Amino acid sequence: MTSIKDVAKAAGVSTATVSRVLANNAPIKAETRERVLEAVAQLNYRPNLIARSLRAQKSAKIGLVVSDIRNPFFTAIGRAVEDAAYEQGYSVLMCNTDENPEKEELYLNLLHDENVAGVIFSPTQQFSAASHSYNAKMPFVIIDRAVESKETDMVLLDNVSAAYELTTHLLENGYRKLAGLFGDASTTGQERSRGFHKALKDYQLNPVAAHFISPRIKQGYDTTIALLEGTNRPDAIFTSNSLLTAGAFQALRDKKISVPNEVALVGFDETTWSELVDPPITVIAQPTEEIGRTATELLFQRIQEPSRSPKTVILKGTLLVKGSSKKK
Amino acid sequence: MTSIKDVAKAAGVSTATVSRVLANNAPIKAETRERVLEAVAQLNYRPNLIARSLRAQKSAKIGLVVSDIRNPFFTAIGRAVEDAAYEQGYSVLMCNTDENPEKEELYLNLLHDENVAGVIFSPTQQFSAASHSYNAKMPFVIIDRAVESKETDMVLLDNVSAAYELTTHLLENGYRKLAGLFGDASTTGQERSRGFHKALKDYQLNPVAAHFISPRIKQGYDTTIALLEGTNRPDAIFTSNSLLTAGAFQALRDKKISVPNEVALVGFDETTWSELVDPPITVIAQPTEEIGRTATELLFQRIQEPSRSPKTVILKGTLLVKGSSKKK
DNA sequence: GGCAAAAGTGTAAACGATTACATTATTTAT
DNA sequence: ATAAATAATGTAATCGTTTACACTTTTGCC
Repeated sequence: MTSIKDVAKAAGVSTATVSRVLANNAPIKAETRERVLEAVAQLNYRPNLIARSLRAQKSAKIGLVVSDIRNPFFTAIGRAVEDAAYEQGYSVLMCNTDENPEKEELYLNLLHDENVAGVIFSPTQQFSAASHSYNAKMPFVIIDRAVESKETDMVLLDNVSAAYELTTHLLENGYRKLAGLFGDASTTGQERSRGFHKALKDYQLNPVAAHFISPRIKQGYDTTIALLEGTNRPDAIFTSNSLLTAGAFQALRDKKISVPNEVALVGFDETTWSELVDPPITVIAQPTEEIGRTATELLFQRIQEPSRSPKTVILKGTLLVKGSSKKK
Repeated sequence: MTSIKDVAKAAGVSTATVSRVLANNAPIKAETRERVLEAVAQLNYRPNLIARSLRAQKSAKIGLVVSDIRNPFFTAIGRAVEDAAYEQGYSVLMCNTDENPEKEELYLNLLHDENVAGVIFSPTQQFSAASHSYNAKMPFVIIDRAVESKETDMVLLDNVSAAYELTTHLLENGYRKLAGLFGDASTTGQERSRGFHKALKDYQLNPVAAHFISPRIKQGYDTTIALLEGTNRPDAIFTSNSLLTAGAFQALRDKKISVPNEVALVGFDETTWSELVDPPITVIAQPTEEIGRTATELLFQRIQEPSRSPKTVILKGTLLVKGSSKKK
């Protein structure tokens, strides 16, 4: 492998000069620079990033820690983060925690040991309490799920308002017997449940049901089946994430229930399928591209200026009204 | 930061001994080992992976290079790869090429410079020719798309057979005017087109149309609209990947065409939505979990034994017959 | 008991870059 | 013309490990 020494020799300069040309962090005579660059091209030299990282005590990598990249929300975030990082010459280490605090800790340690410049991170609930201890170790941006610590940069959705708006939409369209399915793995589910209840309260109603369940298609399916078979069948189902929405939709279809006439269905996240199904699903679309990009930018800012005072960016969701929530 | 020196001092041994205890690659007296481990725990020492990687000239990272992680096929692969890597203590660097050969080259170089142990890689067509030159640089496993070079490990689907089976299924169900939409970015599209044509030939039929287009929802939509508005309207549409399927499905719906009675629709890849829509889509399901896992295992084998003779694993797809391809 | 082999440990040289410090060459100001 | 300031470059230490080599101790065998 050709190293900086080879380049130095070929260009007739010291390794220091080569380094300075390449990192361009010092004045260099134009003629020398040219000679060095020539040698670099000639030898097809590529700096060893590991060595650079070791000596400079930093790297051009960031970590992305989410529960599961297969969740369309995180897929989109992941892509946006990767794009934003790429533009700055950074690459992204992808980590799936499966909502498992142990895996989460393992990955955070790993990222730390890998000397990543920073981490974009959607934490489990258990993590929240311990967040401050990690905070010191490396730059952090929390996405999607609030943590208690106020010392952390965050990019969040205004979940309460979004859920409130979505629920109100159901109520305005005449639905009265609402059931809510909320993911139990994150603070997101809790916040959305709060908006849900708040809207109902405005109408002086109680929910028919409100379940906190594991955010998986199967759980959404099972719970919906139970609701539909129960004595007090809801006329509208509110789901707090797209996996639950998918499960609920499947259950409604299998039970041959007409949506939205018998039962309405609403949820979060615009997915490929949410408008392909019949009827298309009314959802709160999250600005995933913007979340990912903002988080990455915030992270870069913190990397540059670690003592900068923390910023929380709260973005708004967009209500997309489709066929699943308006009686004909 | 506490380093190996601190541990050595605390345990009253040399750094070499500490290293040997931690990397477990030499005989150590039990008592010494214990003292070292105690010191490690005491100081909460974590080895610096960058330094290790520099000295040992290897790392516990692998690269995953695909066109777009948002494509459900690659999402699933990515997750499977990450899981398999995790089990071996490896982490995954995620790279999206957008079918852009320049981005592809940039990322491959980056991964090389990052000293990754190997790369799992779904190449663009342009890459195929140059593949051998990269082959020498680091261990490689190609997935999804064949390259010419026979010196590379590959994990592929038997695309010709799968497409043949899918097409034959349409023909057996009485469809005769078939149109094919194939992705133009990969060899996959070509192979699937071959299976498509082969099946038609067996029935002594010609396709109504066969288009190679950019693998995006929008192109699938536009092309399908054109087909439906054309003079020779097909009675069945074959799509070579899930994005084209989604586009075609949307077009059929917007044109209010009854599926499968007026026009059938079939495609590749089982997605969340493919069985949520009405009718559910008949597809060839790829064994994504197995592809990702096999690729990762192959990669580890090659990392361990670089001179091992290359292996190509060809997996079979599974035809899932749903409502979109059987006239009632 | 003696000798060879194996086990256990230490010393110091890598790995390939960056950078503090020293040094020399060139401007600039007077 | 000369001192002072600045630009340009080189020397060598450094980042935190692993590991070749050397050395000492223990074990096994006849």
